[in-house]
Amino acid sequence: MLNLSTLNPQQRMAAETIRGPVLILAGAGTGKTRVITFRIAHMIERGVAPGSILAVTFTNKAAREMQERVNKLIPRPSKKSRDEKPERPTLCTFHSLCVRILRQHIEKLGYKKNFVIYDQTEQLGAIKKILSQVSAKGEKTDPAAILAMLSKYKNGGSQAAAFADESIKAMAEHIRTRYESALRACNAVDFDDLILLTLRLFEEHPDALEACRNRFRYIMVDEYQDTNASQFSLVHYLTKEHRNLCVVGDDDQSIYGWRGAEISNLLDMEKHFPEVKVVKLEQNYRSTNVILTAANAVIKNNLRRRGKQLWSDKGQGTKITLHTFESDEAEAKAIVEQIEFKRLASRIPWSQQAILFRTNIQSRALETALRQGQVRYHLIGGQSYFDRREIKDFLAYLKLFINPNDDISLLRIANVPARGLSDVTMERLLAASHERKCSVYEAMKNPMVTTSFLTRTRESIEEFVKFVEETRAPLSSGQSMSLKVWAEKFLTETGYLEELRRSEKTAEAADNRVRNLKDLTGILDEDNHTIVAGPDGTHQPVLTNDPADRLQTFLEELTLDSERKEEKEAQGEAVTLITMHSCKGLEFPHVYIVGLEDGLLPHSRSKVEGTLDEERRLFYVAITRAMQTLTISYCTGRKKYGQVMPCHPSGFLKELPEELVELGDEKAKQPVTVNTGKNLFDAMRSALD
DNA sequence: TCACGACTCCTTTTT
DNA sequence: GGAGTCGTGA
Repeated sequence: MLNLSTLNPQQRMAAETIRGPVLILAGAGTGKTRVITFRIAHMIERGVAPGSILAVTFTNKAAREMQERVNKLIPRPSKKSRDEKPERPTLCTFHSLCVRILRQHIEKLGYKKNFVIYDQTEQLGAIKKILSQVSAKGEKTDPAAILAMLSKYKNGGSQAAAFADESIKAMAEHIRTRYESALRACNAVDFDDLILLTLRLFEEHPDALEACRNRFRYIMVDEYQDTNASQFSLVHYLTKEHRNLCVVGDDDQSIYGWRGAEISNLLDMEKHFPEVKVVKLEQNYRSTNVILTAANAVIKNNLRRRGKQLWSDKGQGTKITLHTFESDEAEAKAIVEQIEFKRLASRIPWSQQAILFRTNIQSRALETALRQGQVRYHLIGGQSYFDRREIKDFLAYLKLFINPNDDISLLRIANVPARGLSDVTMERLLAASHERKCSVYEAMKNPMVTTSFLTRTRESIEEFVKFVEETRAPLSSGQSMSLKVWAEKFLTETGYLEELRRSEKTAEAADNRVRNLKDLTGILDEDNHTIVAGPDGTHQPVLTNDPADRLQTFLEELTLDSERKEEKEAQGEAVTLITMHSCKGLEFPHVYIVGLEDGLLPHSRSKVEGTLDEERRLFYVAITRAMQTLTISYCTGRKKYGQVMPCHPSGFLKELPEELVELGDEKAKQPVTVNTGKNLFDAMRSALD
């Protein structure tokens, strides 16, 4: 029996309001997840069919956490009745929800069922390819800028393309159709397409929409301030009729505007749902009042917001410590010393300490210092594992075997290892594929195309085609097989492993790369752990023996949930290194925020783009991660492009109430009087002005 | 056709 | 400081 009396009155109100639109304004650390999970459990207890509940989150991590917590609250369905559909609520991300829907219906939209999902690297690859054909030789356009622009167009945000460079804008528009048809030709979709195609499906095939509406009769959306225009439409399609929509969010924690998130989706909730019931959660269960007061003081400087005051009964707590260093290396070294001091003197383990920074590059100095100090750490996000060359290559091979018409994957590995298919050859094949409006692979198979090549090259092409055919044959044989054995076989036979070893300077580096690959092949045959039901109501949708199916599911999960593997390693005693963006939703007893410098924390680009308030929210998010102590620091010099550049303290520091801050350097050196500290603080403030 | 070395440009945040 | 590109020599 669910005990709702463990919730505070506001939380309880939020959990008990089941029907109609609800807006839960949940400040940082106010027990949001608890409310959502209790609400789901409460609905089920009140007789709502579990299968008709859908909760959408932004990250897979959040979805998993919620899944676990819901599972603890509701009784597991008995295993004995196999025929009976073991219905469970659906908890997943927007993107995985759409993949599930599309997996069933995408053929209606003219795609083949074995579609692949392109991640950012592959999108960039596609854009680079088009750019090289379209633009003149000397001309250089930043593919990343184009991609950002295309994504904005696609998601139709309110200020799509505002502030953008004119030439980029023009180029993006120019390339747009070509990019779309390129993906289409590869039978590939990108992240944005997953949402957009689902929308198109709903528009063009009302029966599919009807089926989803009937299935998901109670919908919750977490981190609603992060939804973009297309996600908003998706939600509205599903809830327009029954209006059982509960959104949870915090306007003060909206930090994804650059990705098209519309904070107005949350701010203007009443406009779309006039009858909405609003519940505010303001009691914080995480931090001391020093931390909360500081956070409140900072965020107060933002204008367009729903007001909110966090408070807690955790007492005042210790003051925030502020340090100044002359370089980023000195900063890193000092932070490591403090971490070790806390561990040895106060028995605070590494796992209770986290270092937060604005940009991923900042992690480098920190990592170096941590390694030197022999402190175990765990770096979250960034571009680590899945951006490694060997991993990308391997995934490209897998994608190609599933779908040989995937040009991007094919071009990536055609000559890796070298097999006589040079760039020139591939360029010509690419051109031929354009002429014939077919994929590169089809062009390679076409004798009309290949006869125009030199005999040697032609043989290389034919050999490659043969290799692809033979390797992918067992996938569609319908017989069960070990994907691990299969993958390791082709990696060895193509000479890929050998090539990988040879291309590294040291044996260690080579072993590392090979080990990375083995890690990945090692989980190819692992059962898929998804416990979430598919849109059709089937439980555990993809536990088949068909190797092609298993491979596709494997790839989908990796593309949509790249953190998953890393998370498994995350456990254990280690300091957390994380960006301010990815720390949202997490908490740590002891937090260090580094690099509070002008140009880094309000990032220099935010001035151009006019997004200072979003930078402030980012700072707010970072502060509110801390439970007990908060240490912040800035440097007067920082290495950029290999040389030290001068830098100045962030303007946000002035927004911290001075009575909550003490200067760290002083404390360490000599017994301070209130006055010396005060003087130093004054000096710092005048330096800021 | 391929491997290696010089040279350039850059660096926000991510499902 | 380093990843990716370009040009050269074998």
